[in-house]
Amino acid sequence: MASSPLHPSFADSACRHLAYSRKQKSLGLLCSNFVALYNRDDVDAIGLDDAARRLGVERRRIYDIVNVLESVGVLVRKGKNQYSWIGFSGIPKALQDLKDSASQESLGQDVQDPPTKALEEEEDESINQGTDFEGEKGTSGLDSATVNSAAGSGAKPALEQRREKSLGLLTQNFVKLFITTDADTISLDEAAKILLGDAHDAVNMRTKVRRLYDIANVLSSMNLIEKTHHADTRKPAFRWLGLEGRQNPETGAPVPITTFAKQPRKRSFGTELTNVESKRPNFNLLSDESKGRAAVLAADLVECNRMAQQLIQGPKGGFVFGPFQPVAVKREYVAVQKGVEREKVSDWERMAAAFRPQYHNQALSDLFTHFVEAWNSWRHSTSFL
DNA sequence: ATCTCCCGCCAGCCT
DNA sequence: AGGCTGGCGGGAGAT
Repeated sequence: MASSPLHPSFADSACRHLAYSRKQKSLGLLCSNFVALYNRDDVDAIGLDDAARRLGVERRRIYDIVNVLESVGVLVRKGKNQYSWIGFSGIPKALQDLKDSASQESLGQDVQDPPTKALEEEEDESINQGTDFEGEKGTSGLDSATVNSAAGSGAKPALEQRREKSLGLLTQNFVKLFITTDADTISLDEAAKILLGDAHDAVNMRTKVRRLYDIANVLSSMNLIEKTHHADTRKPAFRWLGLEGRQNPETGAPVPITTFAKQPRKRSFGTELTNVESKRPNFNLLSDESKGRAAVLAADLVECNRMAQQLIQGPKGGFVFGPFQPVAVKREYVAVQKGVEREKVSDWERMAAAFRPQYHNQALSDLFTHFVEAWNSWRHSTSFL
């Protein structure tokens, strides 16, 4: 590998990942790989065990992902250990439902205290459907169960208190913050304060912010939000991108997330490969042989993950579709890109001809070979557009 | 030093 | 009883 003309980022990542890197284990990257794995025509049911095994992570992490994705309508829980894939097409309805419920909550804000039990049941159901829950009113039409969750919740039953703090509900209220206010950017501190209502003591704030980081990372990987800074304070904050997604950074062409369709029945690149080493390695405890294996595997995974991420988000954050781009996007995007892309094709071809990473894992080698074949097939098909 | 957020313990629910 | 679910916060990597 050392003598081959490596892509700079690959050489860089391979060198850096002789040690543990938490970036390769982020929820956002895991979410990207999760989407790459299941956003296909032939996917309907998703088993949590299957997802955990194929992505090489513990079940616990899959729960985090699916709870957030369910809140924005991308999938829906069918039963124990089982989810149904809805896809990106489920997002618009989920967002509309959130908007509707927020405005309803605002309208009824001063009327009366709702019957808690009934609301709870309704909320449970809505959580299971990923959208459209109703609740007591709070700031900005937020569900006050979450807003008040840190207040101790008085004599509420344990189960209810637990649900009030769920990642799913927090996700929905976080999203509502964006879609019901005019704020251009919201920092996680601000969000936590709002969502905590009057109960933002230091400990609750810290916990809530931690969860918001988890949520923000997943939503960022879906391009529903993007990380940015407050214009004046330069403090880290998030901006809502929503259904418009981002504009392509080079052409300015909008690439709405709503145009995502399920992937064709092809094996997706960037799947079955996240985070094979599930633990922070304690290198003091590893044998030399294990250290070598871990380093080799990490380097392979780094590159695969990077490319998988690019398939979804693109190197600069904009969408850059490869051979698996959704059909709906294909025509408009390729048409806009055509002129620019033509100029770059020869560069890509040169790079493709020269770039042959030597994966030590046979499955990854197979995957790369598949990717190259798919790329060639895609190039061939787009030459007729 | 502060921000970020992975990780896995373990309580509580479900089957 | 055993498995599933997911809240929670310690603590370590990143900046």
